[in-house]
Amino acid sequence: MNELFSIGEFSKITGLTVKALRFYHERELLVPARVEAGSGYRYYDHDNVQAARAIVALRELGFSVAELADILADHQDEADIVEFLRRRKQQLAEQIETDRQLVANLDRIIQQETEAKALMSTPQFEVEEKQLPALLVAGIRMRGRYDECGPVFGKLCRALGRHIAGKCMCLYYDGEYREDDADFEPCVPVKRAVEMEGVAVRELPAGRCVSLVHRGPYQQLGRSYERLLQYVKQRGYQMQLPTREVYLKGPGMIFRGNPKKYLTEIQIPIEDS
Amino acid sequence: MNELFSIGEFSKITGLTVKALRFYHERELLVPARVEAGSGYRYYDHDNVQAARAIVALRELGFSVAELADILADHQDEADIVEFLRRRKQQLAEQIETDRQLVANLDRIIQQETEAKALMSTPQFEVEEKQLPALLVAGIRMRGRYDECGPVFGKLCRALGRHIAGKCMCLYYDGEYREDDADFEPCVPVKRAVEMEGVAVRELPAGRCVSLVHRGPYQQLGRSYERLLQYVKQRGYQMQLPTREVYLKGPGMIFRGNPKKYLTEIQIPIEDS
DNA sequence: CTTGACTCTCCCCCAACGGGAGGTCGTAGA
DNA sequence: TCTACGACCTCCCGTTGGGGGAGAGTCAAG
Repeated sequence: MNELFSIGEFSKITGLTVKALRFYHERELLVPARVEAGSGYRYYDHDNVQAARAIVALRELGFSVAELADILADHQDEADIVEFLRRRKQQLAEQIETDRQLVANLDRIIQQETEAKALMSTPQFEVEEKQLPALLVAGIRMRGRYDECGPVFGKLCRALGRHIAGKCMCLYYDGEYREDDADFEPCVPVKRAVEMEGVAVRELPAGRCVSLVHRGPYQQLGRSYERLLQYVKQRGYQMQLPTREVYLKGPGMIFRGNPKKYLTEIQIPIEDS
Repeated sequence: MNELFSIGEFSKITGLTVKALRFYHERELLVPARVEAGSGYRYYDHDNVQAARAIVALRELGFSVAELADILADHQDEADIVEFLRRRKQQLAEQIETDRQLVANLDRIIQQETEAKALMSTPQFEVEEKQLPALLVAGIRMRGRYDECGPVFGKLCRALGRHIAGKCMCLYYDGEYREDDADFEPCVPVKRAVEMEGVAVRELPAGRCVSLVHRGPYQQLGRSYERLLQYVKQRGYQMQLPTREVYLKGPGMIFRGNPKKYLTEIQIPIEDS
């Protein structure tokens, strides 16, 4: 009835390591029933076994040792610790939410790179005509130099988070190239309308366009625009604004990457005929 | 073009603390462009800014500093690190899964205690007749002493995990009290059939029963059985096997609790008439 | 009495920094 | 000119929950 266990035996009974037991003793979380004066040997009894069971259970639920001390100090029934359990559940729920966000971000990057990889093997891109579906986007319209849109994408992505439903793109409202006072709108496709100050959500209309994928740094986009505009002119199409650039592969979330490998799809809407 | 930033300026630019920057330097993760020989002052350049952006992004994704060293050592494009990203995603998915399990466990305990608390305010329990719905349970039938069922519930709960759909219960196949060689089956309601060796899943039939909630330690269950059986006899009902005990509140997942507060519902099935 | 298994205390180690002590340097104000 | 202040440096200790190991003492069996 009154038998005592050495620390090794107790370790096997409870599944806790000897090191952990000594640690819990030091923290006064699980104090052996008897400590021999001369040798310092620890001896544990059946009450210790019960306490150890509680400790194991609570640790598996993710409570810290400090919290355990709080909890075990003056509670011996689960009814008394419901508040602790609720708080812990709340913590876990938050943890899960942030982890899910991270997974979503990782997924976006992985998918982006996978698609870009598939495109990279294309030897040379040609002008295409295609039908664009309607697209819900969140954007920030601005005036300035084209290269000012970089940080704006950062802001958009961070602000929209899990609502993002496609690749970053930019709308251009000038019919021509402008150095300093361009009128454009960095934006990103979203699943649903999102309220956010400074960010406008609306639907880009469906319609036909001519499209060309440009490979290389943004400074050389002019050449691809030239090819596209020539094509539009030859066919007698009527170009419409805003034109779009879709950044299939550009400076990423993580690295700036190699500009020679950037892929940008230029889309010039044309009148349906 | 070639401007350098002191560690304080660089800290503001990148959002990393001065302490963190010194730490990354020590780990050779982010080495300043120049370190003044005399004073040891660190000076950072634009390449350092790019590298810091990558570090911030990867740290936000939850990579450890050691992993960062690996990743940054020989990759400068997101396409190169897709494998790392995939592994990280896998880790996160596992983390989310275990956290969800914990939340489910917490939920079970909280709900259990909430229901028990409501019952605890009942002054005195009376014999009731009621209709039991059919119930899918997973159980382990065994022979031995009644108190051997305790650890079996532990096993069941751990094995079944998130499939559990109700409170622990025990079926008794003997028509009478047995000391040593009882035939009984600890079991637990489940949502769906689960394959597991040693565990049998089946449906308990619906039917009428007489029921009494017993308050107090299990040693005193006999008194409540007596009341119930007397009731059955008085009404001339025909008792059927197995009888059931539902552990509304007993030794919990965490604490053994106070046996005087245990609540156990005894259910004795009777023939439909 | 010896041997081997156990146990003790004490110290260092992990990650990713944060806090603070104590020293150096340059500048600005009294 | 003196002093205060701000920015920077290195070095050391703290955090969590123990793990690993050294060196010494203890227990039980042969």
